[in-house]
Amino acid sequence: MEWKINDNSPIFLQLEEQLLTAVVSGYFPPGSRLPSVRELAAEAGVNPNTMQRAFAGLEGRGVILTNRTAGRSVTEDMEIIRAIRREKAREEARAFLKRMQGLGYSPEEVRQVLSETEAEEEEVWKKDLQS
Amino acid sequence: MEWKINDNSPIFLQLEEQLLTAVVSGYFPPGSRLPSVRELAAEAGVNPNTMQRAFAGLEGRGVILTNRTAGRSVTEDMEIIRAIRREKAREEARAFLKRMQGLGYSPEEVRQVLSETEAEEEEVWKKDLQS
DNA sequence: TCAACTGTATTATTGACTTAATACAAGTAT
DNA sequence: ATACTTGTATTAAGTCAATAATACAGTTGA
Repeated sequence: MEWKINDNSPIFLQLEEQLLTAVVSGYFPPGSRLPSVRELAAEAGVNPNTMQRAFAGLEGRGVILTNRTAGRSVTEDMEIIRAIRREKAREEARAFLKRMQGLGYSPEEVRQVLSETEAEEEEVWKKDLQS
Repeated sequence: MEWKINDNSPIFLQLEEQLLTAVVSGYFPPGSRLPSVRELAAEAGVNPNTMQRAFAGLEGRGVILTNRTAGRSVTEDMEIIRAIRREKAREEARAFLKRMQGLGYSPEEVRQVLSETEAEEEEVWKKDLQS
């Protein structure tokens, strides 16, 4: 997968975020086996310890199952995945609205800015969805 | 003003962000004098050096004028302020759409989640706008 | 069976952010 | 005029993320 890392926040948090997104978006299908820590670390260009820490942060959510010495896999429970997808979407929406509110935007203005921006990105979006 | 600081990103970046928002939203009116670095630092509960660094990052944008030994003030040029407000809103919108796209949401689904979330936060929003 | 790979753990080192404690030159206010 | 406040700079110390280099026990595959 493609990793995007900037230095405005701890790398392990960004990895955690992107791993969860990868599962929830179906990039890593339910039940599938995940690449090893070392492999993912090499792919992302980070130290294995850092990737390891990202997984440690992902524990307890139930999305990913760890088999001590036989790698990791994505849960087959679609219910869990769907729930987290919805939860993350809500978080994003709430954070976005809060920021726009902080800038002094009314709900109507938000809708307008959003549809303008959406129009700009439209081609890319459509292409990504069908792939 | 109210400061909200978490440890997921460098404090000076968060201060920078919030200062810009405060100006752009009109909390610090155009032409008004800003509190001193020391005062703002105390208010935010951070070291003066950290607040100083936040201002350093804000230089060159033209929003804030520094008068070497007589404090800082907000520009009176509303055009600059409006431009930055728009720019920041666009950035937020673009980032939001990208994240939602990453979760596998279609533009229609995004609109739906957004209006649901908006409904939840509505009372708070209205109250804040009129104050 | 045995080499290769898995997750996991440990130790040391580097670098960035943050705090703390000052210091100084220049403008402000009483 | 003089004390106070301003932005700015410097030095030292502490914290923590990240890298690097290993190591080990258990599973997988040829």
